[in-house]
Amino acid sequence: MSAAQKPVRVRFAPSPTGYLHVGGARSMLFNHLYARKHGGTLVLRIEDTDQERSTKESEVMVISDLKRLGFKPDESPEAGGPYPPYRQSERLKMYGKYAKELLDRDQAYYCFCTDDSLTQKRELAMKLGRPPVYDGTCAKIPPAEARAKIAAGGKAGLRFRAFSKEYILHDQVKGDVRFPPDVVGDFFITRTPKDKANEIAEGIGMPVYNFCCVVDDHLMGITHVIRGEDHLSNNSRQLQIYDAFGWELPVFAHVAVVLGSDRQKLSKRNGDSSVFEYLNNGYLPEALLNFLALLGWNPGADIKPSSGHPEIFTMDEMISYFSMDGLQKAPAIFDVQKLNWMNGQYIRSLPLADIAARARSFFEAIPEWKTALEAHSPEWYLGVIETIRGECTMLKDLPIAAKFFIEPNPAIEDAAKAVLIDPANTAVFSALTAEVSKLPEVLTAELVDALQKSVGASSGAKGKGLFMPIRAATTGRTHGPELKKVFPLLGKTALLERMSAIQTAMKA
RNA sequence: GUUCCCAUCGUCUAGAGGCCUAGGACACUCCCCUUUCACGGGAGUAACCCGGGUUCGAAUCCCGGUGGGAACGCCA
Repeated sequence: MSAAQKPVRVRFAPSPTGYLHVGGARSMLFNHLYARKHGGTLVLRIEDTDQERSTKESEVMVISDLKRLGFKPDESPEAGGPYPPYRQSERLKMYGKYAKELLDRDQAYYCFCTDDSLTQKRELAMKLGRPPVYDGTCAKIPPAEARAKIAAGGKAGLRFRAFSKEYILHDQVKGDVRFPPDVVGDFFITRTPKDKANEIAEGIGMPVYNFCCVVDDHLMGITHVIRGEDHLSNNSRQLQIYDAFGWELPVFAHVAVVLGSDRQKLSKRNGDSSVFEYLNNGYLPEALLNFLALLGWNPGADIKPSSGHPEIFTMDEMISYFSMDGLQKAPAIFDVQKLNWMNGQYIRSLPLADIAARARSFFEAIPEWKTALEAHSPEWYLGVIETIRGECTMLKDLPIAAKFFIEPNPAIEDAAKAVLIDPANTAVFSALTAEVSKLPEVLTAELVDALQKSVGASSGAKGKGLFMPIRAATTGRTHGPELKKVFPLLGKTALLERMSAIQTAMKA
């Protein structure tokens, strides 16, 4: 039975060397979609063999970000599973065993070259227009001699003796990719151990990505490897390791990478690409994932999402639509504008109570607001969110738009100032002050309508000439939600408070 | 530099030789809705990288060029 016919097992294998970035989230998403679509298993494996760069904090953060996005891997360091451990730093013995096997078969050999000499040789080769492959200096050292050096306390990394043959990768996205022979050369599979504590087996140092990745994917029974295109060239090395062990190949799918607006690989440099950052700014996981899915994947023409919009769909819909056929070959540029639009769509369409609950922490980030909100009823808070959600694209925008309802001293916009100092409006202002004082404390949309009518009647103003001055005098703005929605949320006292604050500010 | 990958509106994409006068989405412009703004509805501007083939016919197939991306690390 080939890998393609076995029950699906896919994995996402981040290295904990920083936050989870959107490219990683997208890889996780594609794996998740494929697993769920086929009733398969989603594995999370932490690739932390680089002890210099991997940190526990990063691992915690990456796992937390994945969780916040809503991913629930079936097997992971936390959840466990039938192929533990799920952290490469805890699997060193296994790598040691296979590395030793390659060494014993002379498929791998000790390389005593220094880092500096290697770098020099590589740079020289590039300068001369030659492919920067290892020159094989240590490949010629007789194994017995090498072992004697190691036994005498010498330190060396292990290099894989590359096969001189062409490899063809049958990639689900890219099609058949040919790797000509001898372009990679002998590559390291384990590092030079600094000391005894650094050895995973007698005289063998910490393993390197291309090696443990293959060992793990094999041992963990991974059937489909869905990952970024940046791993495509590496695949020639990995193919050789599969070959050396005679292991069955999983199905590969190399998805095109995500690029920043500068057409460069999305990184910390070009914009906030961290999932953490996006989430903290109030992008919704649903929107982020929906957007990321469409970046390099097309669901096909025959879909009819429940949203009614051709590009907005639920996770369940995404799963049912997903197919590797729709995966794109060319890199895609991350377009924040579209993300913003999509996030706005979700803010408007998700249940009000849900959005309100998720927005709460953004309000409470301001200490005075936390107490202010506690003074109001839950219904009131819901009402505020309802009237303002339409104009917001991120959760972060909600408190900004709600500021007027919470703080008694509204900021006065320049356009509103012009309305407020216009002598033509004085009749409206005095009528407004008189009429508002007659109002009961609890306001309704009907009362606000009546208020506007009577202000119109006694001032003689109508249309925009009536409406704008009222808005400016009460909110300090020339735009915003309907006043008949705004006033009831404020109540008479708060309304008067704002009116007098605006008056005082204008006199000053 | 070397190897690999890729190429349709500004951006994400549909398109598997005639269904293409190239479709959709975001953005942009205009109109409608609205006594404001936003939301919503409608319309519009906008693309097959270039050059050769193959073919009755090419966005689609082939070759070359150009452009972009990735990898080339004792990182992953």
